[in-house]
Amino acid sequence: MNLQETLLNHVKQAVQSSYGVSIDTVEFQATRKEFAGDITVVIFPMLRFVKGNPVQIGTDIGNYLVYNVGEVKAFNVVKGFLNIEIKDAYYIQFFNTIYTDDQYGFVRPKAQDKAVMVEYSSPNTNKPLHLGHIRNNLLGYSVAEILKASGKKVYKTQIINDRGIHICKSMLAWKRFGNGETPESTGLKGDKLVGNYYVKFDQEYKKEIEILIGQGKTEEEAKKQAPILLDAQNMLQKWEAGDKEIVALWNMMNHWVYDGFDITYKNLGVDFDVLYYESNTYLLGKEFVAEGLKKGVFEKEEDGSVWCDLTQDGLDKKIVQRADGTAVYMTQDIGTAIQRIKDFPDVGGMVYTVGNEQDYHFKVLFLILKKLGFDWADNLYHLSYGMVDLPSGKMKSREGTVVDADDLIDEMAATAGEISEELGKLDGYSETEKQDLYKTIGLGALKYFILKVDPKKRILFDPKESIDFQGNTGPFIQYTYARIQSIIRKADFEYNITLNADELSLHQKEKELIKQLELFPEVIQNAADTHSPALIANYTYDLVKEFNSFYQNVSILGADDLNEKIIRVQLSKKVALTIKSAFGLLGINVPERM
RNA sequence: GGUCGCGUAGCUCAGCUGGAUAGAGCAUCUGCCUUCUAAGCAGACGGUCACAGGUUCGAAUCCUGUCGCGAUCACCA
Repeated sequence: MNLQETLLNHVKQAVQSSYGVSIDTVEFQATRKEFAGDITVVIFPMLRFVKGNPVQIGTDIGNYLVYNVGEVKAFNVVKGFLNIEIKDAYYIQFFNTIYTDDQYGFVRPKAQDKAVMVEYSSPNTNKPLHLGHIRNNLLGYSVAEILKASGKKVYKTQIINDRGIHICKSMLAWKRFGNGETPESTGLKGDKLVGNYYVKFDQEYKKEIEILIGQGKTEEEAKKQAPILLDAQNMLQKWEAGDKEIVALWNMMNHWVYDGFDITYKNLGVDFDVLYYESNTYLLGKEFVAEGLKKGVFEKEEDGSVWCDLTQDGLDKKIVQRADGTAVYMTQDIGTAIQRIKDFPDVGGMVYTVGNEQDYHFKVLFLILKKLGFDWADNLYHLSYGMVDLPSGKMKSREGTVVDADDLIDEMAATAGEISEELGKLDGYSETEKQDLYKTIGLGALKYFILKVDPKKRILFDPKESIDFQGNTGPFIQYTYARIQSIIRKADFEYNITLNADELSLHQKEKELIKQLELFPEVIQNAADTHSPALIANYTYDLVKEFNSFYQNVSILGADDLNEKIIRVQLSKKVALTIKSAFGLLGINVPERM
């Protein structure tokens, strides 16, 4: 039983014995720093059941606790708040139990529990990844890791949108203007090369529209009749018909893109357990459209198109199959979801990391899957996140106003390098070690910058204002970790000794640190429940602020008393391990020096 | 227009399952490196929690309305 549960029981007993009333909940909160005490009981909610003066009630409960609970040292009552002071012995004993647990805060998955599949990234294969994809990847990866830490079995996956008109546009432009260019011949990353032709297509398309408008067409007509667009549509039809030449080109160019993506994923430090390709799954949904028709979930219009009527649920009618029998986005998402459960029968739920522009789509998708009768449809979650916008507005690949993922990662590392060079603390590091470190710090700054923000809020990114390396940032936290490593390297005495609670008393800063460490497990659970890496980021920042205050205000290796030295080194080490664990959940590495 | 989300210090964000005087960082200003890494610490300055009602002993937090910003309402994905 943890301390709060013990207190809860005794507060209930206190109220029972003093007032003869039974209450079922007690509101606890951490005592504010300006008051003496560690844990506070809020008396006000009890006034509904217990008649009397809150100060008197608080005093009665406080007296009862001091007398009956060994951990309680003293109390004071301010207005309706009962502030309870806990004995150092409790915190020392608690710290002893977590000190040697290097999985502290993490819960191991239970064999009988269902797994969760987390989908993220899922790019189109016609252009390179940009800052928006970075947010998606970081969120998805982090939520997957957090779910694992909270005790779930997790599969990471993505659906690769490898077919459709978008890739045909790049293919057509490459065929027409590419002169046989390849990643090898140009030295370009494959995704960059293909992306260039996507832009090229758009430029040509716009030129043709201008010409048609000059010939007297309306803009709308011109957009539909531009020859290059008709050619792209024709190419898509040939692809769907299995035209050998087109399919070969499609294969070649997609693989250029995959090779490019792999490099970006590796640099970002994200990974996947299983991949799904739209070209493999887009037909699967149709089977279930037929099944839905049989069950009466869907209905067929006269023209042959199939719809799901969701007006009873407060939504619209939604198309699930075109009149010509081809699949739409919704169709393939139905098929993909079902395929995943077939492939991984232990999966009981899924998380879709997709931008909030698709909120409606997922609402509909989940509802349709439920109507089709899948029990796991109740465990689907759309991890909806806000867009990353520039001061000029939305990022547009075709207009070249995107912050390229690879470029940004490189720039962050370069900035980290400049700062490190200036500070000059890396004597003895080889050039490779330095480059690795710069990458760790640069990525740390970038990842923390994005993940510390509540996922559902949109992020405004100004390329002209560089991401900070001071204050509430990744490097600040990494720096604290590196400092602790330095202390541990210098601690040339045996400190892995379990101290008895009566062998020392705690400095206020030490107690605050233990209290902060105590929160870690519930922060993980909370972050998992709410799918929010931001909670982990903010917790880590609070822990680190607390540690830096401790570090700057007390001497660790210079403590007078040996027991003091031991507990301080142990605390430092535990804080470092917790930073490492927490940052691991965010996909951020920590350095030994910086 | 309907639906959904957001609005907290000059800027970027916490706090939102209702609790004490609304917290951090950046920026501006003061101090602190002969002592464990100053990417740090200690402090100052900075608020109509968009606005108006309501519920409550108590509202940044819950409810309603208004305003502002964004997204979405395709036989696109």
